[in-house]
Amino acid sequence: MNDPDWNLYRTFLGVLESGSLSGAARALGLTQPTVGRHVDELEQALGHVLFTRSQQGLMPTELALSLRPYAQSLASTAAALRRQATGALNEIEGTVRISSSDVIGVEVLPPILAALQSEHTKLGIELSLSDAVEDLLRREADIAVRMTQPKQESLVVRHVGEIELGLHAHAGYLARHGRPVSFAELSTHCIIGYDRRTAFIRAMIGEIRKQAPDFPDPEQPCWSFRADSNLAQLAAIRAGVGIGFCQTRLAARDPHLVRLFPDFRLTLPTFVAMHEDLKTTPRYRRTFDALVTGLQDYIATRR
Amino acid sequence: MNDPDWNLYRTFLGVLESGSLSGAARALGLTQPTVGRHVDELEQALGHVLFTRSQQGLMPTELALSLRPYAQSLASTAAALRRQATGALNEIEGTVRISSSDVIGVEVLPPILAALQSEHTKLGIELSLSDAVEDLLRREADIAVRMTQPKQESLVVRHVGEIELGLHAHAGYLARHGRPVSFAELSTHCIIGYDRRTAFIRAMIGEIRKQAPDFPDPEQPCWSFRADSNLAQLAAIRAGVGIGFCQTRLAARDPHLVRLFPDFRLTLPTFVAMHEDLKTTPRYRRTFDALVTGLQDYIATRR
DNA sequence: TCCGGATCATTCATTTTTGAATATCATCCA
DNA sequence: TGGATGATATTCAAAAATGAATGATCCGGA
Repeated sequence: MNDPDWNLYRTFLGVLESGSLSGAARALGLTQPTVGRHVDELEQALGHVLFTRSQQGLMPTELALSLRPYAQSLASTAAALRRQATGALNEIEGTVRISSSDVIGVEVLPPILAALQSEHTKLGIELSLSDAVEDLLRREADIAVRMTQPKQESLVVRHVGEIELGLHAHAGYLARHGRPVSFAELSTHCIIGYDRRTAFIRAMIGEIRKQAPDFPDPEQPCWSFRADSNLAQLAAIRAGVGIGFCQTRLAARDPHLVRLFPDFRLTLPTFVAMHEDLKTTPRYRRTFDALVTGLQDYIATRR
Repeated sequence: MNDPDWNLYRTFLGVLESGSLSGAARALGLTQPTVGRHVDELEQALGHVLFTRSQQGLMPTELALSLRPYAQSLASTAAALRRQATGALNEIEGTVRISSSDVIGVEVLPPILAALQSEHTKLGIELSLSDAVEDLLRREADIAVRMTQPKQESLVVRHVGEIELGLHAHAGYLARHGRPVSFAELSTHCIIGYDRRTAFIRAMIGEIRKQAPDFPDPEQPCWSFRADSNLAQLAAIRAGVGIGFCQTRLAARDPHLVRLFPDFRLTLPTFVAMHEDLKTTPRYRRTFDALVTGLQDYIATRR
């Protein structure tokens, strides 16, 4: 039993992601008969049915679904290889892929990266917004900005400081609804919070209750605007939907945002991490350093 | 610029590993012209030279070497995918790849795995002897037996106990050289030890000096037989080369091995770990459980 | 009910990829 | 020095993969 053609894995992943032969063909720049043949061939090679065919698309079997993470890993590694192969090895050129949380990626990194790119015009940046800690090991990104300390041995990790979060609201919202002076009063306000309860969120809520025992319970109806994305929460605060947490440095940039209970704060430790392998290659090294100093500047900025 | 054919990566890796087009062709079941064309094609697609051709083989460029880990990751992921695809998903059949240290793999696991396989005749086992902690994330193995606690979030880890190491020698050796009764006396004996100094070894030597301050310094000439492989050390002890550390449970199996300084011991915490993704698939689950109970039995066995 | 739009399957000519054979060069050893 | 060996490069016919075209089927909306 020979190793099947590695391309079969690529088209397999395409079919899995698009849900149909024709869709995968469009996405991969092939034709539908070719994609169909690839699937047949892979099924033959593996000795199992991967999809149940129907005229409105293909239904992946349980086995096919279980193979998906492997195929994705192949795809991201192949992409990482190509990134590494772009540009000369010892120059600061080619592409670097960065993963960060959404707010940091949208609000904080662009100026840092813009400065870096204006210095190194041949440097390409890919920015992927995600919080998955495993990204770096799966080579889905070269460098990651994270709020939890990565613990893998093979990573270079740098702690850049603590990002401060505080309760904020738009001045217009406060004009309409009044400014709360006690945490208990918050129960008459609209609080912007999380949709799902992850371990991280639960820990954060615990921290809140420690500092502010009167803080309204997340079950109460005043937590009325919920979004998983911190970015959506930030937009909601800016739009005057209600009161929510956001980074104090970010809020300080917007003259209409008012900080409530200035002594009440949460802090997020912030790290920049990359694969150890990459530290000898100038473009990764330079980008890593730029992120570290850029984030340190961001954190250290006083109003 | 399109994604190059993923097969090119496979032949690229083959060329890197064999050092020549013809060698890679033999290894991959292709012909030399095909391999050569694949390399050309990949170079064209990446826009860089990967090998400097010569008539006695190919010299990889620095860039090619830097791409090697990516290509290896592709290969091991492809292999893991195929492993996952062998056998029916919900039966205990197909292949499971286990990584363990050499001594455990050679001396302890075989009976455990043999019992497992006699119960599940369609289950295939691959055993890879290696200590690299990252194996599981790179999918080079499905399950690992390790002496340090893996800390990755996405792993299922089980502590199975502490393996005890003690100083041992063959009865014949002691008959020839006498039996030492104090640690200081060891300096007139042949001590079997490590070749290189890793962080782990240094920690172990520190632990030794704590319990036995008189223990000869590794720099002294009495540490005369050195091997990186614990297996080679064990073989040396069994062959009567000198005095060395080995697992007390293993030594107890051989009536000719004598334990010296029975109160003097080192312990190695032992863990079984696997990817979280795999725990719902019966064959991995079953193998994991068999390893856990098998190792617990091994550790708990009294002479 | 019928038709447009989507799917997968099949066929066949075309393109691409492959391998066998061969040429050429370097190295090692008697 | 000459010959065996092992390497890459080149050539050309055979084999394999591909895509365009077509057919068949299902779904949903007018």
